[in-house]
Amino acid sequence: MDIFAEFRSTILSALDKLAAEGVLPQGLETRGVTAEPPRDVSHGDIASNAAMAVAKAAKKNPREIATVLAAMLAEDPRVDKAEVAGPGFLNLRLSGAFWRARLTDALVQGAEYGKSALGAGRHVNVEYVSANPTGPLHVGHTRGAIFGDALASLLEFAGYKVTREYYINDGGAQVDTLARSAFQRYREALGHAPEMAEGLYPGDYLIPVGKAMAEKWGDSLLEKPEEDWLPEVRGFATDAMMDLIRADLASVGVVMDLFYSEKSLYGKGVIEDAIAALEAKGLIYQGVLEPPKGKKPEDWEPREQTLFKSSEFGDDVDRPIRKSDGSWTYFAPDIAYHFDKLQRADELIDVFGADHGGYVKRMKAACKALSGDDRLDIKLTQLVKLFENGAEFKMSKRAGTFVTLKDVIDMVGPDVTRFSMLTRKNDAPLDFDFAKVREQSKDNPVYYVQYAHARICSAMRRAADEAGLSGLDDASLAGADFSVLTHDAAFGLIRKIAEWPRQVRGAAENHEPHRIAFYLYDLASEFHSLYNLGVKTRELRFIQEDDETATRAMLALIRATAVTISNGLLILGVTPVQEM
RNA sequence: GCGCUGGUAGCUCAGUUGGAUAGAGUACUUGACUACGAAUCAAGGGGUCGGGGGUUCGAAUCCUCCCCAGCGCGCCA
Repeated sequence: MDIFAEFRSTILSALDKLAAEGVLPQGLETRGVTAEPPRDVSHGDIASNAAMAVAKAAKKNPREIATVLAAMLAEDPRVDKAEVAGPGFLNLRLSGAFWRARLTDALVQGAEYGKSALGAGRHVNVEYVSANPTGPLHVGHTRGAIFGDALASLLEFAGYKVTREYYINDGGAQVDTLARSAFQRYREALGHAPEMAEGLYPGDYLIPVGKAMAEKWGDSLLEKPEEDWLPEVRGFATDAMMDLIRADLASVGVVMDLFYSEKSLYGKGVIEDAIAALEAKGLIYQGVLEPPKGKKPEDWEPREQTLFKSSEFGDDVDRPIRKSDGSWTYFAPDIAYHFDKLQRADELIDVFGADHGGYVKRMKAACKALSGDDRLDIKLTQLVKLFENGAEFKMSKRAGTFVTLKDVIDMVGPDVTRFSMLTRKNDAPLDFDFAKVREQSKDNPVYYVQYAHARICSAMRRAADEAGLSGLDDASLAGADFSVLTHDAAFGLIRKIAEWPRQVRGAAENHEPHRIAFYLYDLASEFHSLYNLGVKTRELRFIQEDDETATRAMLALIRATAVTISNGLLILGVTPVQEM
């Protein structure tokens, strides 16, 4: 249970009661009322701004309202003390028994602990990676893949039904380029020198594709004109690239539910239907665009084309749907794709790289025009800068020497990569230093969190093996006598554990998985701190030879910690290791 | 020229949706393992929250104008 949400509703009903009694006016706006853990522990366990939030509308002194609220809340059996502080804060101190009972929540609910009804079974579609199928994934894609995947898991944990989706851009000119590049590797496999013309993809990863083509077709394609082999080679090479990409994704633990092909939209009237839906709303017209500013196009000519009134929905200018020769622009199939997704999900999330930032407004505009609401959220992941011992790692796509996802995973492994990339907001740039991230120590928060989990597992093993205790499963420990847990350090940890459901909710609502990573770090910190106090303070040891009651209470506390760490790490896709 | 995203301690970054004295890590200084894993802990100094103005009980957070950085802005995808 989310104790903060619970106390917020307790406070809200107290306000209602005051309104019913005529102390406060009816129908007060209470949306701004909060119940939060205060920054400073001396302010108690829960702080609320309720009195200040309603004071103005009620035309009363906030401290006066807070005093009345405090008197009401003081009657609540869960509350030890209710005070008014500062300009009108309501500070609650909860009873020790109430706090200790939170351990039961974690132990009984186990892997379910922290799940919420936020999603209420609503269907959310998370589209991420969606890299062009023209080569292996590089570091930039890695961040998007990990972010999107963690976000999807987070939303699942928060009660949504989630579809993880990848949009394959296999309908444009870049897959022709891929086919031509693969064809050169095919010639190479047959003993001819490849001719990598300007603009082709020179990377080595197409060499095996060329070989496979030679096995499949022999030399039969060599003398044919391009238009004869292009369609088949395009399909073959695209499939090969998607196999490569799937393998790359699997190596960081990313598994998609659905790969959606752009090509599949063509020729079936899907695009036409989507555009017709916009046309029915009067949002499609023939017109001429202004020339772009800033960059000076030399061959700019004003031409009439089919435009979508995206500027009516917050975009800067209207966007072309058809080229002047009548064919679709790239925007048209994207509209159709989102039109399709709108029918499949209650909420949509697109995860784009920062280089697609200019695309956000028009895509949101299209969705809003089609659905009439704002159910598309677009998250941009900023660039990843690679370092090795402080020196910048340069990658050049032109030379075909970019750092791939596989390179990164081979060097540092999936757990470290995932956690490191998730300890940053998606919209802040990320510095990724191989030397630092490989270091198995303090500089590396993932080990810090995993170490806490491993330490707990170790203590549990010792309790069973050396102390010879039995009945150490979570269900049995949930029935332990917690009343011996009175020390501040133990309470610090309990409070942190009790915060977990609230953290999940906040992270899920805002689509910010990084909050989970930071929370886990804090939780691990509370745990390590308690552990070290045990070195000097006997009653804080997890295993106390002469006192089974105290031992079982302490074990319950650290098991509740482990359950929470494990739940959090699994959302992030990081292994909760038992030993390290 | 316009748009998007950032600017918080020497460095890397959080900041609970407008709350109380702005926090971690790192680095630096010092201390803690003859019983629970030192990949750990404890203590210390370090700030014009890019700058100015505004909104209000209250601003790192909201509005506005500047400055700096990254990314983007064609019928390319």
